[in-house]
Amino acid sequence: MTRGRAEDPDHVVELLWREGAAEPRPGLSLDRIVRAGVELADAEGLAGLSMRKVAERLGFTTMSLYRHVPGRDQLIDLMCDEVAGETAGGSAAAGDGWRARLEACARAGWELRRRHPWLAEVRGGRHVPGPNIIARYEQMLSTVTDTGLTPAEVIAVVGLVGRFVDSEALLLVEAAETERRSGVSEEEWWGGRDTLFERLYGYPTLTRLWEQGGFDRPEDPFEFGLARLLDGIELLIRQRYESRDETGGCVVCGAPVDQPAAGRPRAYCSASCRQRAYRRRTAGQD
Amino acid sequence: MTRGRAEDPDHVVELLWREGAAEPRPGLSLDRIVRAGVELADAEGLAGLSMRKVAERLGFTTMSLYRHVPGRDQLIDLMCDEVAGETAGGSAAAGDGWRARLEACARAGWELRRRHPWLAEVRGGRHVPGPNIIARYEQMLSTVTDTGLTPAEVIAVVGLVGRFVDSEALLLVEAAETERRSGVSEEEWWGGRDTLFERLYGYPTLTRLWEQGGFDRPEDPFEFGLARLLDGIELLIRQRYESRDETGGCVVCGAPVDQPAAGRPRAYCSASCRQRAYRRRTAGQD
DNA sequence: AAGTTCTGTTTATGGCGTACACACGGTGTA
DNA sequence: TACACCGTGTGTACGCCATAAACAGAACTT
Repeated sequence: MTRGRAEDPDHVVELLWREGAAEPRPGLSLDRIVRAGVELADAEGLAGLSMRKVAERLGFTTMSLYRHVPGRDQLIDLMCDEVAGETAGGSAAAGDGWRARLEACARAGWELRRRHPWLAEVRGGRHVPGPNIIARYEQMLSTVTDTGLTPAEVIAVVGLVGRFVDSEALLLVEAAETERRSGVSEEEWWGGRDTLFERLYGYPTLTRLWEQGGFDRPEDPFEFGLARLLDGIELLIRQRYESRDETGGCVVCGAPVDQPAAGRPRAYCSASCRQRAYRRRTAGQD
Repeated sequence: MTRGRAEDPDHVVELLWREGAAEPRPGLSLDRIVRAGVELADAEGLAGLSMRKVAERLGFTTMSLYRHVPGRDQLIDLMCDEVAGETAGGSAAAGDGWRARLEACARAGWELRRRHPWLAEVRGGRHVPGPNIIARYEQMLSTVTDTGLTPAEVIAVVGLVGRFVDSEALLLVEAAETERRSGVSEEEWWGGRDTLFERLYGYPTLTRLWEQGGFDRPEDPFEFGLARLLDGIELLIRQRYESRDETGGCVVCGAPVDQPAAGRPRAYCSASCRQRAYRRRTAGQD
């Protein structure tokens, strides 16, 4: 079952889709390992996730894990997809506009990261996405496909919002993790940095903001950032909508149009795009 | 010189400000170690930065470093401040509006991270900021203090933009690092993931975007995100500006005003805020 | 019944940060 | 001048990590 070695991403694909899934038997299994990994990371963060500790938690030796999982990185991939399947995703109804739907997706991602903070800590490129992660991505993409944005813009919007959620979650995770390890709260620690604060005078803006209490009653970084981000995206969508008939490109996907439709008010690159525009208009979505 | 042990952040403060700086002598020195660390991280990423390798590069034993630096984490703090001093910061003139100035800061941060990709990889809370980092922060804050935003909003805006830059830089770093280590380019790797792509049919939005070439000609994530972010911030600033006379709070900092200035069109919480508003109007900045 | 495969264990390698005891040279004091 | 001290660099050692390789027993196949 583990013939493909750690080097082989195709093997991870098989594991993610649970191919060759044996019915539950006593002893180790992929699911048990993944679940133990999730529990451990929930409790101790991604840095605390070691093969030793996962094995210990299950009552087996370290190396026994390698019979079911190629390695630590792949275990993390599996854990990500595991927890991505926990809730369906957004909580916005289909009738809502793109903004409500995209915001719901962002909040769903935020919730997920509050349940499993280590998600935001996952680093490194080339993670093989599993079915649950793909489903979430698909859903997020679908929130903004009917907005007049080009395909590349749709992808960019979803990536931007996704990385924003990750970035803000990471902020909290790192604070919490440091607090857990050191036993000293964030405020206590900064409160003790007198020798540092001494040096901050002479920076006029910083001290003025400090004196005005800007650091005492901060904005919620997630709420604040999400609002700004959605506003920025809304502006783009409005621009695309207002200039929808003037551009030379396809009204739907922005791709160049072979024969610029002279006289005709709207230009499509393909029949499928024309169809989509029609459906969009008749569905009456924003 | 290293009496304060690794536990003591005040010691790091002293090191960051180079207190007790001996004149250059042969042998090891804090500066030499920090510079070697920067070179190493530039070449091999933050994961490749080990005390052993830094020492090796300098021709000393590993433990010799600990005579000058409390530990690896603190070395990283020192490295961050070192490179933060490389360029003054933004390249926008003082006469420009907030948007040009904030954008220049963001681009300066982006440039810095392109020169030193490991900056984006630095993780963990409670990093003691050094003089150069504080100077950059001060400058970034000053770009949006004269916009009518509340102090908390100013701080939130700067944090948001800062984390955005980090997040986008991290995206590139991780791709480049994986490519460097594996010897396989991003495109080649994804190109070989046939068994994964097979499973993507059935996700209609995803496949449509794929067929429309959205993944082939992607938006530049940094440029795209920066534009959206600044647009969103601009909207907030406009809102604050338009409602500047209606709110009960201070026009400048938003803090509550003791005696709501009845009849008077503008309310200030303090003389300094009134003064700032005056200067702002006469300076004619946006 | 014999062979093969699947599963878990044992042992070992090489990397990491860093605690601790030590060695050596220069400097200040008796 | 002698001696103690301190700043600086070294050598050894510990405990953690991922994982390669060889092995042992059970289960299933033929």
